Amino acid sequence: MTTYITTPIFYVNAQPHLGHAYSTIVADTYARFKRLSGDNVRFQTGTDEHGDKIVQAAEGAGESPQSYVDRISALFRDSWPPLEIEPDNFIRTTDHDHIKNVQAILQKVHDQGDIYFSEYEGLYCQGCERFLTEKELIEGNCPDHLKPPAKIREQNYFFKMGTYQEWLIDHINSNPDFITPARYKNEMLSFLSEPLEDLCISRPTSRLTWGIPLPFDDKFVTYVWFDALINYLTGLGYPDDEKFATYWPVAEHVIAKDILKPHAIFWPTMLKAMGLEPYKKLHVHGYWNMGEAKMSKSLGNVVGPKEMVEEFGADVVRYFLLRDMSFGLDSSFSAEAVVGRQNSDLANDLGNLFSRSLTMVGKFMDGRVPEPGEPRQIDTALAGACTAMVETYSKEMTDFRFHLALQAVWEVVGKANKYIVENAPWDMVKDEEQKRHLGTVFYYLLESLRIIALAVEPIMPSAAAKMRAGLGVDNRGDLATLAAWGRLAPGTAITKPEPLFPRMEKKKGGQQPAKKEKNPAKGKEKAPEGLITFEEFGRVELRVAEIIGAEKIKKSDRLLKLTVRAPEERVIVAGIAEHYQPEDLPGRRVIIVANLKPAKLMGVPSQGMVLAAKDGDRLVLAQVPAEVAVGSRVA
RNA sequence: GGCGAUGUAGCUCAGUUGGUUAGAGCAUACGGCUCAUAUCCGUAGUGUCCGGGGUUCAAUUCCCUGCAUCGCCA
Repeated sequence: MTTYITTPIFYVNAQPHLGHAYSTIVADTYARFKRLSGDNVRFQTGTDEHGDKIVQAAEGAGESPQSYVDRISALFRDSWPPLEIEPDNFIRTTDHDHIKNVQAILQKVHDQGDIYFSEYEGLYCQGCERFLTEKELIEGNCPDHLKPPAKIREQNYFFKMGTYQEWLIDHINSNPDFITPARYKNEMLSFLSEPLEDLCISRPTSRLTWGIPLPFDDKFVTYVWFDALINYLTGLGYPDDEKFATYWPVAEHVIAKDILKPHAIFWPTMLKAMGLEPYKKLHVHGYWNMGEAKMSKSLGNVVGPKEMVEEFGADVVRYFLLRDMSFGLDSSFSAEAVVGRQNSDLANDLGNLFSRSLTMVGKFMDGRVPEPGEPRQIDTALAGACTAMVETYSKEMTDFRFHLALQAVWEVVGKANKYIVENAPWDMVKDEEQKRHLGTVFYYLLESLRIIALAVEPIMPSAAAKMRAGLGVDNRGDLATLAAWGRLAPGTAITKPEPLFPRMEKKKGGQQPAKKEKNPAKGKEKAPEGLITFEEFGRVELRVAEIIGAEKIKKSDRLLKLTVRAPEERVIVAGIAEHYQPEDLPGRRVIIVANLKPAKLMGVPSQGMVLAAKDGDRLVLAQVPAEVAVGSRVA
């Protein structure tokens, strides 16, 4: 069997974050699982480096687009090894081969008549340097520049996507696993129930030069998807390399839900137009929220892969992300949740099981794998559980239900712990009659651990390697062979390693919901009506912020749009327009609620609120002196 | 505005093709063991299964409606 698994190529206008890491860990885990299953596997990731946002970001950073994309692309590439992610190929859309082949494909599709030249009329904002959709406008204005966009005409090239609509609907219906999980398939089918518009695939060089020139018209560059999606082909050396012939028809793409439409609609129709088979499967996952809030730069709650590895280590991060998210749904990330998984699942259940088993083999079995005797019911039950687990595990891994795969493994971990208690080897040793079962007990225990290590390998490569080393086994061979019961050779020397996973303290000052109450009853007490507990108050995060900008919101008498530093920059809409003039506000230090759920007011997203006192008809901002540092907590 | 999804124990979720006591993990309390990373095993709970209405001998499960959250579309 052959497997080609990809992540999206990540857009380099921002640094890598948790979401990128998740997609890539999923793809890596799947690649490792397929390799373990004996497949010929290729795993590709990379970066998307063209377009106007890149030019803007480069300008903002004061460097050329090329040096900017080189720098950020390297950030992505370097994020993966610490997470034990090992792609076979890292593609960049600025690679020469990619550019050359994108042009060849454009030429081909153009030659056969699926690309045409046409005029487009749209709402263009000078400030944003882009077209806006009706939907984005607020009261007819650009939301960022508060000016009406100009209606302008622009000529561009279009891809006749609509030609392939019926074919695509049919393909999705006759291949139920083409888009998974099913909710996303349904979403796309519903989208396809309306006629497809053709896809604009160019930008005039008068507006954008940082892109791949169209081969048939050098006054235009390729726009976004016709450049980006094709990476999945050019990364295989399309059209001539034999890698293409080997890996293309089996391609599986991992994406987050935000780029569902390009992958589920644009990409298959593009492939069809090129005369190629569509990919095999699209695996769509949800978002990681930070606690309650969405992850966003302006909220300053973006977690980078680097910090996560430094704090928890690759194995724990990988385990947590795969175990805690139901693939396809959104999930929430918090340091507390990671520590919880690490302590209970990893340290207590698996780590301690491994540790206690090897210690006893050292103590009671002379540090060698014993010869098993005649198994009793309790022994064969454990072996049966392992075999059943491998089957469930394989199925769930294949279907991208990683949390269920891991759940199945941990059921066996639990059974093994129980097996120890039920046998109580420390008592067996003392009883001549019982003693003869001891070898069987430890053989079955060690075999279970060997099989658990095997299952855990794609998710936690380091921990699995430690377990293998301790058990004195290797992982050469495929899953079906290795998972067979009884491969562990009696007489093999066992060496107890350092603990697999350390226990972590529940951590971190500030946000921490206070450690255990001395009087536990008190913690649960509900506050009398009308009062809140200290803990409830503690959830409100008040901070000092400096107003750095203020403007009126059109059509609103009461609202001002404030830009503040807290210390990160954020926008807060405040109902103080009747009491303060915008020009009087910059420089003032006020108190804001920093962890208020973001909301839209008159179409303007607001991240927090400003405290003010209401004195009759007057409204007075709660201010603090300038010597108080911006960002200070107020309590 | 249209379409759809979700709403179950303190938390994260599973489940019920309608039928006696609605489940798992975590968290909590108590008990047991001592090989182990103060770990493991056992026991104990609590739920208007979002609100309202309907169908039915019987609804958390089906239907309608409302509310909340989220997604897609316009």
